[in-house]
Amino acid sequence: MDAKLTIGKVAAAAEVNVETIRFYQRRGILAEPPKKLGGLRYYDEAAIERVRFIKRAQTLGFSLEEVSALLAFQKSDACAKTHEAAEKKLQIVEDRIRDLERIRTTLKELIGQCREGTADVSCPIIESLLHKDVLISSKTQQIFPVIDPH
Amino acid sequence: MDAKLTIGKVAAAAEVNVETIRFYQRRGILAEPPKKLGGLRYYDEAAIERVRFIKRAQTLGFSLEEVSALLAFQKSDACAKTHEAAEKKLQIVEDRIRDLERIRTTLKELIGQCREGTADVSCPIIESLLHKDVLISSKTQQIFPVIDPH
DNA sequence: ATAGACTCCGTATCGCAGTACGTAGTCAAC
DNA sequence: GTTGACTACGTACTGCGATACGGAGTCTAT
Repeated sequence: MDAKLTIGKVAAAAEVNVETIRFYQRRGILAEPPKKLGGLRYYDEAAIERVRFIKRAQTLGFSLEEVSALLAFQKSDACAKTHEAAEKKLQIVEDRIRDLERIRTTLKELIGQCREGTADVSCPIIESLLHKDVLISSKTQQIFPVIDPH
Repeated sequence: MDAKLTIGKVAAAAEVNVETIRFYQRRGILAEPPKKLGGLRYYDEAAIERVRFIKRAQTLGFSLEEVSALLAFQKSDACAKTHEAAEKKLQIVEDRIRDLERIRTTLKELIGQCREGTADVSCPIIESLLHKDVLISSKTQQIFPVIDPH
C-alpha cells in the first residue's frame, strides 16, 4: 500500500499549492481520504496523478467543471465523449484565434497610420477610437485564460 | 448648451447598461456631472463619446485601467504614448495567438490519434492527459478576455 | 395630482480559479 | 518533552468588469 503521503507532499509532487488541493476537494474534483488515527489525511500516488491530470487538461483550455466531466465519464464510452469534448474545445480555440487575429490586424493598421503621421490630425489612434467602429465585436462566447492569470 | 441628457439616455446612446455608467464613474474613468436643482445629474454628448471610446478601446484588448491611462495623457505627447501602448498591446495579442496556436496543435494531435484508434489503449486523449507533459505552459502574463464574458 | 418611469446611491453578487489567514491540532526530530 | 514544521478547517479576499437589488426621491404625461 502507498497511502503515506501528506497533503504537502502531494502538492509538491504535483507542483501546486496546498490550498489548491484543498480547493479541489471542496469542489468535489478530488477525493478527500478519510482521517486516520490522529486527524491527518493520507494520500496515495493516484492523488498526484489526478492533480496532474487536472492541470494538464487546464493547459488545453478545459475549465475545472469540464475537467470534472472528463474525469467523470471514465470507462466504456469515455473515449467517444472525451473526443467530442476535445473537438468542441478545438472549435472554441479556433474562434478565439480568429478574434485575436482581427484585433491584431486593427492594431497594426492603427499603428501604421500613426507611424506615417497621416494628415495633421492630433493622433490617428485616438481619432479612430473616438469616431470609428474600430472592430467588429467578438463572437466567442467562452473565453479561457490559459493558466495563471495570477 | 447640450447638457440635457439623463443617465439613461447616455447609456442607451452608448449601448451600455445604466449601471455601467455608474460603475465607470465610481472607477473615476467618467466624470460625474454636478446635481442640478432637484437631484438629477445631466450629461452632455461628450459623455456618450467617452463611453464609446472606452468600449472601443476595450474591443482592442485594453483594460479599464489602460483606457484610463489613454484618456489621461491627452495633448502634447498623447500620440507618442498612445502609439507605444498600442505596440505593447499588439505584442501581447501576438503572444496570446501563439499560445492558442500551440494549444490548437496539441488538441488536433490528440484528436487525430483518437480517430486513428492508435493501439488498444483505452483512450489516447485520456492517456496523454494522464502521463504526458502535454503542453508547454503559456508565457502570456496578461490575458484579456475580449469583451463580454457575460 | 397621481401613476409610472426613471434616477440616486450604497451595497451585494456574479464567474472563475484559486490565494490568504487564523486558530487549533498533530507529527517528527532532537 | 519541547520546538518547529506541517496539517485541518472554515471563512474571507483577490482580480476584472460589470450586474443586481432595494428604498427613497424626482420627473413627465395625462
